[in-house]
Amino acid sequence: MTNSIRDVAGRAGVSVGTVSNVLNRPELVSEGTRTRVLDAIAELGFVRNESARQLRAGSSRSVGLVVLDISNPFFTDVARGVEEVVDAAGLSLILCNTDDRPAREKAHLATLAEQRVQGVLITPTAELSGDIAALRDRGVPVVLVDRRAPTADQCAVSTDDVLGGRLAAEHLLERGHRRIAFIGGASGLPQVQERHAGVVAAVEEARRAGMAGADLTVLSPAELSVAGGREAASRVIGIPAARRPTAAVCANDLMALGVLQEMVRHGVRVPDEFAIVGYDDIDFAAAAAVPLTSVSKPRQDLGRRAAELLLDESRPGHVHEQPVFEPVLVVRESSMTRRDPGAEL
Amino acid sequence: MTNSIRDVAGRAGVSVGTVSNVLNRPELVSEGTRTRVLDAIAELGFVRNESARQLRAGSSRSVGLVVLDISNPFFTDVARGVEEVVDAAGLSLILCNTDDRPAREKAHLATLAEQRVQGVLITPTAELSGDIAALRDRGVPVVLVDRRAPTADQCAVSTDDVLGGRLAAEHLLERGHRRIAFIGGASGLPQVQERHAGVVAAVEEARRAGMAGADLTVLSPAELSVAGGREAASRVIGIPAARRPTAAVCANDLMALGVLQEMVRHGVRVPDEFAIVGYDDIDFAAAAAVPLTSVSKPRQDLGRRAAELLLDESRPGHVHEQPVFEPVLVVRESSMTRRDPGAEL
DNA sequence: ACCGCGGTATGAATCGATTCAGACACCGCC
DNA sequence: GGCGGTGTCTGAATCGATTCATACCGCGGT
Repeated sequence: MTNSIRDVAGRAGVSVGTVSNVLNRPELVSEGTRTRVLDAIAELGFVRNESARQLRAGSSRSVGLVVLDISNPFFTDVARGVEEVVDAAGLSLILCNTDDRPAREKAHLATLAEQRVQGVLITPTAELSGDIAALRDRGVPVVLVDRRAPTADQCAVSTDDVLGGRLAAEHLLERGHRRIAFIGGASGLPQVQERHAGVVAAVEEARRAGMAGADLTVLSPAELSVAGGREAASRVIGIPAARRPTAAVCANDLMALGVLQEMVRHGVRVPDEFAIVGYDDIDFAAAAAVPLTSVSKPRQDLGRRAAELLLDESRPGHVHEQPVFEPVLVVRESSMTRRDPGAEL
Repeated sequence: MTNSIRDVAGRAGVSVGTVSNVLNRPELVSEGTRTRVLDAIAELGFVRNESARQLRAGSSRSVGLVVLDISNPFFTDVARGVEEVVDAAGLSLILCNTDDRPAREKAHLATLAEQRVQGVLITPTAELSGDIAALRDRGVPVVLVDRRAPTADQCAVSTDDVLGGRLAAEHLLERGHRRIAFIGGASGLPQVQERHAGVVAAVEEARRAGMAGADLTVLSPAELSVAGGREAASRVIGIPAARRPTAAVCANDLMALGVLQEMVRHGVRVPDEFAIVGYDDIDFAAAAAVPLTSVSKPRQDLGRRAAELLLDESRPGHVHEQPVFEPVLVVRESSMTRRDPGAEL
């Protein structure tokens, strides 16, 4: 059933070394023996045992990708970018999901270490654990994804989330909104904190520039999900009209969709009565029936670049890089308020 | 850097066998030596080499899940179900994406075979390749996911897609629609063909029962994606009003969302002027601003059940099962046409 | 004194692919 | 004839964890 290289050698009448050569450096083997060996392999249905290869070689042919939320299309898009590069390098990808739970992250990292992966791409959970440092100490290349590097001695691929938050808020201010909500506030994730900081900065600058009434409300739903968005929206609706925000910047598109859904459910017209800006620009943002204005980042490129850096880590003259991508605001209908929102409420 | 069990043994002053026992059957080792060994492990930062373990044990601690489209939330939901069961069994999951391309499927199956995975869960590409049969011949358990088994000698977890298609079509017929479109027609995927068959059956029965004008238009976009849905919708819009369908059953929710988006973009009101029923009931269906009526299937349960069957395959008295889940129509706004649709166009 | 026995610990053999020093054949050339 | 070179193939050593037959210790029973 499970044939070894030895069985193949026997059948082809050659030594095990020759079979190995046929598998790995066929140019060293003469045409005749090569076809004899390949025939034997086909006849026996031989499949190389990767564990044995790995044991000898010392490292595997795979890399790990650890994400926060496999249900968020942002991460599957990143994964596609990673996969493209990893595939091209002849490696395979082990995709792990943590749901932002440190215990799961720890378990996954332990497994990946046992598997002797060539490297790990990770969007860490809110609290940056020591496990990642431990991995790096063991000599396993690690590249942070969608997360700024705390120190310069490692690679990280991120986007300028402060800028992203700022772009979103400035857009809403320009369109006449004064009372703005930021939805997703209390998350421990630095990405969210930076988006928040960008929004705060934009609002404060507007105020300093003399814009009257510019004001920010921060809402912190339990989850950064569609359900979380709904929860936050219903809280917004509960605020007395005079103080109620007329627009929201959401920390991701999932929440933005939840907000949109809840607003529509309560008969609040989007964008006329309430404008929404999302973050990530997942495909579903454009596909929403009120297409969502969103802060766009090159999701696949992020994954690709991260994977490239990871592969480069094991090359001799590697220098650590921390590329930061620039987000772009994609304006769609959800923020195209047609009248002065201030006058309306 | 990379410590072996031998280094640990040296440091703790015991034999390699004892270290192995501490790792795998700690109850056989006396308290004193056990803590000595554990201390040595901690001090050296020892991490077990999984390849060596596997080589000796003959099989790995992981299973593969091969899906058609990682971007489709349906599959990530299935994956969550699988992961739950697989995690609980102390195994890890290798997630592979084929994009319905046989070549990629082949490559992934080859890798999984080389890794000696304990089993494979797979939603095969349209053309059922011989690679799966070859895997099973090698003794690797394989369970089909969201796909009926061609023969009774294997496990498969599916839903009754003929029923699903029928439920969707009957619902639209009951609400007064006569000219119905099925979007996603020419796919080679049996799932889609069955949904189609269900729709056809419902329409024909209606006609036989004397319902005048019941009629089906089949549209076959290039992809079963949001873009495919948009493409199909714009073709629907191009049909002269007198013959144009007033409602559509889509082969999955991604396409339904695309249809919805395109209709809204052209000023066609949903559901008043055009009703839409999706399939799969992904979370984004409910979150769409016009919440989508959809044929719901227990996505996580599907994954869970499939994983359970896979694990059971390697147990002695295993009998193959082909559970078929019943889909349920979840009615939301996208099909709640308020007036007689026939009168309108 | 000897036996038997449970509780512990040992270490050589094993899994299968890779690697590399060395064997062998054959060729051309001095 | 002898020598270096090239092309091809061999087979033992190796990677690290697991396993199992074996040995050892101490102790109660006879």
